Amino acid sequence: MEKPPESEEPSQSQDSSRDYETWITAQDILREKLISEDCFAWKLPTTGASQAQEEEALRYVGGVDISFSKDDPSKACGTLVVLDFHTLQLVYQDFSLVTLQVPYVPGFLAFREAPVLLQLLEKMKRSDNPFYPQLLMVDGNGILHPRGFGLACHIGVEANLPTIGIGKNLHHVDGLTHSRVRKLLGAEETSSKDFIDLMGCSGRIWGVAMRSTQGSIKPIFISIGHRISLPTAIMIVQMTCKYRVPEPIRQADIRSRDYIRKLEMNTKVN
DNA sequence: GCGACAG
DNA sequence: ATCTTGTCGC
Repeated sequence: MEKPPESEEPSQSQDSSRDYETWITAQDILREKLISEDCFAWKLPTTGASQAQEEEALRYVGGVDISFSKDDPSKACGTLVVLDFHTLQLVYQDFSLVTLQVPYVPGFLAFREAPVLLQLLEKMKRSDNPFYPQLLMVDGNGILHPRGFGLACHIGVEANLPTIGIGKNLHHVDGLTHSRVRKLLGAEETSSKDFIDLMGCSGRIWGVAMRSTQGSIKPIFISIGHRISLPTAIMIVQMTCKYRVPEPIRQADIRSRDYIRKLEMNTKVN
């Protein structure tokens, strides 16, 4: 007697699954270009005491983030900041207001957020800006992702930049759960290490969970994006952490929020 | 079968 | 992501 309500709109789920497969294919193709080792011309200023090298030192570290309007959730502000690696002072910032049509779907964050952020990078590069980042930190995961290709990888490959993924929450992949991480992290509590490998059920290392500040209970999740190794990524994150979240991400986050908040302030007056 | 799931 | 105040502590 009763008909399943699904029979009313069968095309809806069909279309959705087709979109996802298109996205999966795109991720699979881009992933072939992924480089998981150190591949850059610069070197860390603190590495060794070498002076008269031909190589340049790492100086400009970028950070990207997106904030959203509380009024209209589709209105977003993409933000790119660049900090001096040594002083952690801001040397560049730019914002881009957009209306996002693509929804947020776990595992496909890049298709929603990457376009705006890539555009900000492209604008900087086109104008030969001297502060163009040598390394980019991304608010979102790198290979810590269902198909090993999160937002940080996506941006890294498309912009051909070394990138590091910074997650503030754990994306459950390969059996990695909140309780499992808590267990691993707790085991290291007495140890001197402030981070632990995120080893999934398969044995693969997806990144690390790190308590970036002493006394912080909630860890951040670091995974490589592109053209960088995990040990190097960890080192750089540690060197840029004044607070829980590394400074380039934190500045992008703060300034992005600030920008959209002030904008809504003016829009109310008119 | 149900729930979990970066921002 | 966003909705939200105070509050405990260095």
